[in-house]
Amino acid sequence: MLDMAILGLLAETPLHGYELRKRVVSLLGGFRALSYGSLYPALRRMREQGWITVQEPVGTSAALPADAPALTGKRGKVVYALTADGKEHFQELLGEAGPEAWEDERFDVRFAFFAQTDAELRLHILEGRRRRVEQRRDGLRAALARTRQRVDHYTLELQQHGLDSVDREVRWLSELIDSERVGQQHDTSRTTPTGGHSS
Amino acid sequence: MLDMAILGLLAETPLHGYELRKRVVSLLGGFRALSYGSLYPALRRMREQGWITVQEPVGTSAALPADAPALTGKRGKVVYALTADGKEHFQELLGEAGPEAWEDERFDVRFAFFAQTDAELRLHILEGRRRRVEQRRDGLRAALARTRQRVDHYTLELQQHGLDSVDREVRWLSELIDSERVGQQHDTSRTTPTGGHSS
DNA sequence: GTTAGCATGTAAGGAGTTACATGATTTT
DNA sequence: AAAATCATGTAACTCCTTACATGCTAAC
Repeated sequence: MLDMAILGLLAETPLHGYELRKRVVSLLGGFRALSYGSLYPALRRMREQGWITVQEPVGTSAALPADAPALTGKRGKVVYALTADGKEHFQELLGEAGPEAWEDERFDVRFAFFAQTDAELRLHILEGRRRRVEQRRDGLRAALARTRQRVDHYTLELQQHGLDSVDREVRWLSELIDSERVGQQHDTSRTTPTGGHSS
Repeated sequence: MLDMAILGLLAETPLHGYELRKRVVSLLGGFRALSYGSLYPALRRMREQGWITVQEPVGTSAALPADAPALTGKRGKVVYALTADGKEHFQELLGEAGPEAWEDERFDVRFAFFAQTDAELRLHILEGRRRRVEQRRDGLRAALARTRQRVDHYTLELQQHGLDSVDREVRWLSELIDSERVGQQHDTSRTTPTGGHSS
């Protein structure tokens, strides 16, 4: 999840950790908070894997050996950039078609990078996501039908609001799927429709 | 989170683990899945804390010492019930007024047991939750105003859908707050309005 | 009589958080 | 020159999941 967000953002432009964190949060609409305690270890791990590199830290003139962290002395901004391996790995992640792609935690991140995703795969993921949400909707409907009258006002209100939310999400996904299909009709190739859908 | 859900459900009626799990999931509308690997250790911990007890396991006739788990021999359903300490602890949890109460993970559970919550506290939590969601909405609006035109179709669509969702939640909360205030007008005492709000 | 679903649990590990520790830069 | 905010990182911990291991019970 976090890996994909980081790689995707660094694919646009190199960034330092602090800025990267703000962009990850903003990318997902502020729903997940993301602390430094999870960001920095992730960056370290990805550096060790060779997916990202550290560019010349601003504020230190000495050339750093790759794994000597600037523990003492003047620290500057540590700017991270994608390596060739990192780009490749990001493309691999974008190409994964497994059913995890439409689970709650992953879908938003995948969707955020849809512009770089194959058109056919986009449709596949949107349809999988819709099935997933429809399934939840049906479960919720059944639960409501079962418990209606037997539970208190607040439980009912909570379940009803939940049902309304998933209903809305299904409609949203259906609209997206329709507009994807229209996009594919007169364009059988797998490039992105860069056009500017107004409203 | 889990503790409150378990205590609240066991406060209604004793249950065995398997059934308890289904009810926790249903209570929250199936948004969180809850695995046995988190349920059973929680039950064990709560038993050690003295909040719950194990009722006569069906299928074993021998009287069990309190901490001898039926590791061998025939296992029956292990039915858990709230102790006096457990009831007290649940009441304590219900009475907590901290700002964690309106964070995402906790709010739903708290809300599910609103019928047992003090009316004043209900209002307090609903208002806190609304402030929290409004704050997110404003952040999202600002992000949208900032990035509009600069980001791709899909990112925009994701942020717009997120904004619509938080907008809906704010309206929902506002309606609940209004109806709570109406309920309090002609009832200054802090008991629950057991009446049947129709529609 | 075998499959499906009910039922209970443990061990290992994933994915994050909070709290801490430190220092640089910008604003007031 | 003090305060705010930018910036980087670690250690300990929380809360949950997956995978495993086991056995009972109803239905086909």
